[in-house]
Amino acid sequence: MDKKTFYVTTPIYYPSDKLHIGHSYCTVAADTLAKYKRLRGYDVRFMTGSDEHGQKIERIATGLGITPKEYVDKVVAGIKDLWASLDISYDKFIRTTDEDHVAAVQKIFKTLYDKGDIYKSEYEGWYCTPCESFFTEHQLVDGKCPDCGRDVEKVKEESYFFRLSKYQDRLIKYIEDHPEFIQPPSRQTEMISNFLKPGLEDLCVSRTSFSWGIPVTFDPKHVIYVWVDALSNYITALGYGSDNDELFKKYWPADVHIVGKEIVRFHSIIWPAMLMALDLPLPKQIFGHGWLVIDGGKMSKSKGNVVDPKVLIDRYGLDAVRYFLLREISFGQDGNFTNEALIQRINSDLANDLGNLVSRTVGMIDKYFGGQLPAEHAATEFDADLKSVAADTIVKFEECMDKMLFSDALSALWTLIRRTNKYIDETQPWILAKNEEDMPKLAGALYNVAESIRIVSIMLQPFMPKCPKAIHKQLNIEGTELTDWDNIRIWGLLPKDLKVEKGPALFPRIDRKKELVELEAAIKAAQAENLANKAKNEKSEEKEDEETFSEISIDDFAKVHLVTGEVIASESVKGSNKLLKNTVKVGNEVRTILSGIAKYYTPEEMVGKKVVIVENLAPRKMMGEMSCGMILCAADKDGNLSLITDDKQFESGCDVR
RNA sequence: CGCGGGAUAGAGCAGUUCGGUAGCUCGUCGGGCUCAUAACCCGAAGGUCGUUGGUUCAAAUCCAGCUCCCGCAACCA
Repeated sequence: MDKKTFYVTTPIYYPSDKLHIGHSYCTVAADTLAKYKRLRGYDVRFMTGSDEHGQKIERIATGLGITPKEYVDKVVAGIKDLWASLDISYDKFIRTTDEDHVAAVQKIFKTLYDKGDIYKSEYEGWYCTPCESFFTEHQLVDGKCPDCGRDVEKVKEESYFFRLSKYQDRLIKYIEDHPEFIQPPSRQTEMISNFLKPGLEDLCVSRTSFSWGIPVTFDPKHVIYVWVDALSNYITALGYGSDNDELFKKYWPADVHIVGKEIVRFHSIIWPAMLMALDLPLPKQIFGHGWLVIDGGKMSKSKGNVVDPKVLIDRYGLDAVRYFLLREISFGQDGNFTNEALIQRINSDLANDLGNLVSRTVGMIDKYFGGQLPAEHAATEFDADLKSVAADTIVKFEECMDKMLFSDALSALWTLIRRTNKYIDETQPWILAKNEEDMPKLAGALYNVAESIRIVSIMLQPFMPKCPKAIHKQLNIEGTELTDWDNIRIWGLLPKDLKVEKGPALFPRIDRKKELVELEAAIKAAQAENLANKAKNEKSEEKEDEETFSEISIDDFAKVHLVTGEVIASESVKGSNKLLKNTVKVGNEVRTILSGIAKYYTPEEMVGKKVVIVENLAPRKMMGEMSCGMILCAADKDGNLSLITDDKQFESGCDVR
């Protein structure tokens, strides 16, 4: 009997920069789903990869003086390294520079062209000469280049177009007939009302303005633009368009494409239209997950607030990072990423609830029975409820996993963990241990706890690569069929004379306060390093590395209200090694200003200083404190700071002009 | 009127499809226990569910308007 197949994909990531925690989030989710399905007996194909062509890559590489291929090889090695450190179990890592992918894409392009679904026309747009970039009408900002703000000129570029508009009605019908196709449902509304109903335009699928891409075989000055190149990876990776399409026959259509919410559109409109044009079945589901946001805002390189997953894995291990990502945030919705929440999850859920449960259980079997239970067990009045909670948990867990509600699945699992902790309190093994005649009861109770832990550990396997194994080792069932999903519903499979082996703490507790400070520093250091690398790249892209300022009028200057103030108190800010919290007297008013000068001034030095402040700067929250205004400093080229002060020591509150 | 999402206890969220006692985690306070990683277990306080109006016996949930926040607008997970 052939096993049922399950094909799951992540997007293929664009290696123009290091991947951040958001990419890890998506990939960890897909990996967890893949592992779960394998555990449930499916023949799983899990694919991820990288989308390596395009102008941006070409530019970065040129700037660095290497070929695009050399550049992407390096970045891709880093990506694979990251996936290894997160134990991502992909069956295939496709690169759009792979030879077979290139050949297959060329074939697909030609097929569509021969069918008449791709035709040659002109792409009208706006060109910014200094930036060497094309923009559409929509992309322009006030009619100027969105990158540099300079004037653009109207140009026409010869291009191939895909007849996307032709498939509009079929798409709408398909999406309406298949409510499970786009998940979560809110995304479906968005696609229909935002894009399909207003009408689709034909899609430009080739470029002549850069050359780092797959050439159009019958018109080599064109390279195939991202749509056909990148989206078709989901089938070329299975051998579609090659001599051997066995995998394609076996696994297509995909069961689910897991994507970020910002690319749901491409996957639910452009990609299905392409498949329709190729007369291929559509994927069963597009799942658009939410974003990890930081302080309520999007994570982005320009904001400099990206979190490097490596830093977190190094500090807390991959189990904790994977757990946090899938537990903290409802899949499909945006969710906050904060250091506090991460540490709290590790401490309460992993160390206190789970780690401590295993530790106290094994510890008691060790202490009361020298590490091996006697075979004679007696029941307690609390057994039935524990078993019924375990049974309910398995049902709930399966339901949630099938709907990709990872957070809910884990939440259900933790109710069993907490119930098991409670069972220990109810049965009070330390009391039973005092009476010789209670030994069978004691053995029975500890056995039930161990059995519950075994069941928990089975469900944990898709989420955590390491911890379940460590538990199995302590229970002496590593690699046995007792850890199989088939045996999750059968209570009592552990040997009656269970032998345990004490192990190290699964998740050591973290000193929250101390760790917050250190983690913050580590993340900042990684961000600084990234920024420095980025600056290096940009410099090599021949952009000016000195800030330049355009001329302003006196009116512009008048918008900034500068006044003198006197620092009347100053203290360091808890958890920050940069900030000082200053109380500044400005005339009759007193305000709080946080300033990043702790490295250059002690709070004592600050008091009494006459400083210049920006009075009308919008208040801003930093490290949980509101800061109203800004203290001006001179900064030398190494970033050392020196306060701007009032030479004649006037009363505070004077205008500065 | 470009489109979508969000607003629920001090914090972070679930619940809204299909109206029926407002729930979870953390935090706070009180208690229990001592096997364990200062852990675990029990209890309590804390919410007019953003706002105004409507439908209804009954609205966090349905309908209409408004306010604020976030995102998207042709490849940032």
